[in-house]
Amino acid sequence: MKVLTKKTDYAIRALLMLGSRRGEYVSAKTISTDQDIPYQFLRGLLQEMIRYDLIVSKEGAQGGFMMKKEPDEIPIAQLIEIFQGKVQVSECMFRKQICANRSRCVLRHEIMRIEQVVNSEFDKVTIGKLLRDLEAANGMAHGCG
Amino acid sequence: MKVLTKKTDYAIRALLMLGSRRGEYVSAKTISTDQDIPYQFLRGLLQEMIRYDLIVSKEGAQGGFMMKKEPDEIPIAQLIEIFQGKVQVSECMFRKQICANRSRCVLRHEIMRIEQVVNSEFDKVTIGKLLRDLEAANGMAHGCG
DNA sequence: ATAACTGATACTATATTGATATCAATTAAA
DNA sequence: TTTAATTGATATCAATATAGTATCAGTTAT
Ligand code: FES
Ligand code: FES
Repeated sequence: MKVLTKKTDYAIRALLMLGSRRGEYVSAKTISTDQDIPYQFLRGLLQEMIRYDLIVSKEGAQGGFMMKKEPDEIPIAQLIEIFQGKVQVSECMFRKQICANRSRCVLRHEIMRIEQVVNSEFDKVTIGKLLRDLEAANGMAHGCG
Repeated sequence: MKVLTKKTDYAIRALLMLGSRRGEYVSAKTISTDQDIPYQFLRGLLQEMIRYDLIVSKEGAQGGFMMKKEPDEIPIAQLIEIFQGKVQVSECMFRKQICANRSRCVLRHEIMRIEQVVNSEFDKVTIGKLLRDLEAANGMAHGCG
C-alpha cells in the first residue's frame, strides 16, 4: 500500500525547493536536476500546481516557477488530493442495490471514520511545517538516516 | 487514493460471512453468490487467507471454508497488509545517496508518524468488532444509507 | 537573432489490480 | 461405485493506474 505516489512525492519536494527560495523564479530544469526528478514529468506537475494556484510561472529566459500560496496554507492533504484523488475507502454499493449488502455498510461506516482521521493528520502537515523542520535539520548539521 | 482495494474489501466481506456462520463450512460458491464477489477471484483470496491461518478449508462435496482465528484477533490492518502490502510512504533514497536529499528525509519523518497513526486506527477495527456492529445494525432493522 | 524558458498535448512503457480459465485431487452422497 | 460438489494449484488475460518521454509552439532576457 503506497501512501504517496511519485507525483505527490515529487510535488512536495518541488514545493519545498520553491519554498526555500521564495521571491525568485526557479526553473523546472533547476528543480529537476537538484531534486533528481524526471524533467518532463516535473513540468506536468508544476503546470498542475499552477492550476490550483499554489505557484505561478514566468515564461521565457530567466523564467521559472515561484510560490504563490503561503507554505503554511498548503497541507500535503491537498497535494494528495490533487495528484492521487480524494481519499476514498471503497465505492459504496449504495446506488446499485440499496443496502442489500448491509455488511458493506457497517464496514463503510468504520472506514469513513478512519478516513477522517487520516485526512486530518495529513492536513496538519503543511509545506510550511516541513520547511521549518528542514531548516532545523540543516541547522543541526548532522547526518540523518 | 483508494484505501481498500477490491481484494481487501472482498476478503473482509468473506470473513464477515464466515464469522456469522462459525462452526460450519461455507463454500466459495455460497460466499460468491451471497456477497456478489467473482467466484475464481474469491477462491484465490480464500486460499491466501488459509496460508495466513485466518481460515481453514475442507475439500470435497459439502466442503468449504470456516473461521480459524478469533474474529477479534483479525484487525483489518492485517488484511490490508496481506492483500495490499505493508503501508509504506515512499521509498527512501537513503541507499542511493545518503541524505543528499535531506528534504526527503524531513518529509519521511513526518510521514512515518502518520503511517503509525493510520496503522493503529486500522488495528482497532477487527472483524469481531464489525460483526458486532453488523448484528446491532440488523437488530435495529431499519434502512441505512 | 538566439538561447533559455514555459504551455500544451500526445505518446509509450511498466506495474498493479481485477478477473477468468483449466485441470487435478478430494469427498459426501445417490 | 459412480457422480456431483467441492478445494488446490496455476496460468492467463484484461483493465486501469502510474511513471516517464517526446514534440512543437510561444515567450522573454540577453
Ligand atoms: S536520505 Fe533518507 S534518511 Fe537521509
Ligand atoms: S449499502 Fe452503502 S449505505 Fe447502505
